[in-house]
Amino acid sequence: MGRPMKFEAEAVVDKAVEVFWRQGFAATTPQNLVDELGIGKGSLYNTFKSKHHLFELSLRRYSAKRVAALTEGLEGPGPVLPRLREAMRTLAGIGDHRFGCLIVNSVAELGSADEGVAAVAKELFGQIEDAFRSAIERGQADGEITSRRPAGVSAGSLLAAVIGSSVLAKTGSDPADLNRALDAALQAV
Amino acid sequence: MGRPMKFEAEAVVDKAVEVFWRQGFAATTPQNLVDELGIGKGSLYNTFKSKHHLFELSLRRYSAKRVAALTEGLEGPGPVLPRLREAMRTLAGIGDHRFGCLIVNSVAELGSADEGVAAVAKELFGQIEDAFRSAIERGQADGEITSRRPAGVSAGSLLAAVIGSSVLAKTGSDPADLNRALDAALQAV
DNA sequence: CGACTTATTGACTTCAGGGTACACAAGTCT
DNA sequence: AGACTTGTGTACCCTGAAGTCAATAAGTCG
Repeated sequence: MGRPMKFEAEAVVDKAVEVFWRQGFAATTPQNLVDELGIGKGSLYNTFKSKHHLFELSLRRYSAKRVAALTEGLEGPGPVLPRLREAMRTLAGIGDHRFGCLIVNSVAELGSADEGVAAVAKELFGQIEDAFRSAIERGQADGEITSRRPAGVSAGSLLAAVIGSSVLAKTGSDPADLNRALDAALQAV
Repeated sequence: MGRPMKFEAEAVVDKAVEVFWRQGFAATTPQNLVDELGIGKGSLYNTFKSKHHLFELSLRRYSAKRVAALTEGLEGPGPVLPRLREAMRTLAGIGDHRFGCLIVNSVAELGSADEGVAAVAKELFGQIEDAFRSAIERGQADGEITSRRPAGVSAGSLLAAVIGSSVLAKTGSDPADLNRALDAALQAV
């Protein structure tokens, strides 16, 4: 009982993801959040405890969505290399908004000081790597991908390439160059 | 004429590099700088105009040092692949302090909002890529490296791998894994 | 309906970040 | 030496970030 909430917490977190993604953690003020989430400051702190806690929720939600989209994009029948290629481009966010990857940004901004952020980042990166690895293994089983290199090593290499490209995308690198770099990493698999 | 400065600006910027590297831009307060640089606030602002300006100076100084070390490490006679390998490990900062690369951190923290930071980052990345490319070209001329792939593409791919590894190093990834990922990128050249 | 519980609002508080001002120190020039 | 120029140190200022709180709204239960 008690008064019901006027908003859906999940939807608000989704909006918070946008804000943090665009501005980073430190540069986002409570007032920014109030304005963009459309809820009052009291509700904000009542529901989410602190700016930092909302930030962690945002990171987790972002991660969950990305992983879901990734695994969905990788599974399915047929050749796996085109799927990998497409997934990498999506993850690197090459054509997009130029905000890079929220997790990469966050780990770079706070990673060495904020244990929670580092943990979320490590988890997401691990999940991406796992998804890459199992896709590569399927490709190897089908004979589409050679087995000269262990799938785990290739997966780590692809992960690094994606993260690097995501950072480069923020500096305004030519998307065509980035795509070539990703393809180069993929060809080596 | 007038009173001479008590400190060397360059040495102070060197210390500022350390601080920003450790803490990032937003998390570094003027008081932090006063404490760690060993100069008063008046001198700080008199000499460096603003925190942001000192930050840019720090980025440029960091970049210059890194590029100098990189080109020095890559040139010289003999096989180029071991040099590239070593240079990549150094750039990624794998064993080190876990602060990653200052420029990567900065572009991730401020890149989409701060034009100056993005410019320094683009410049540094371009210089690293150039150094990689000319090293690869030398290797190709000597027959040490195949020419099946253009040197420019390989260089871009190595750059992305280095940046990605630098980010992963901040999350506490196993250095051995990162080295394997870098080697994988290098083998593809 | 009335008691009770929980959410919302937005004014208010606090405190630190980023910077300025000004008195003083340490030089140079003639 | 004295005027002048430029650094130094520090007390101070102001804005805005982060968060709290009391009054009020909106429900549920009996």
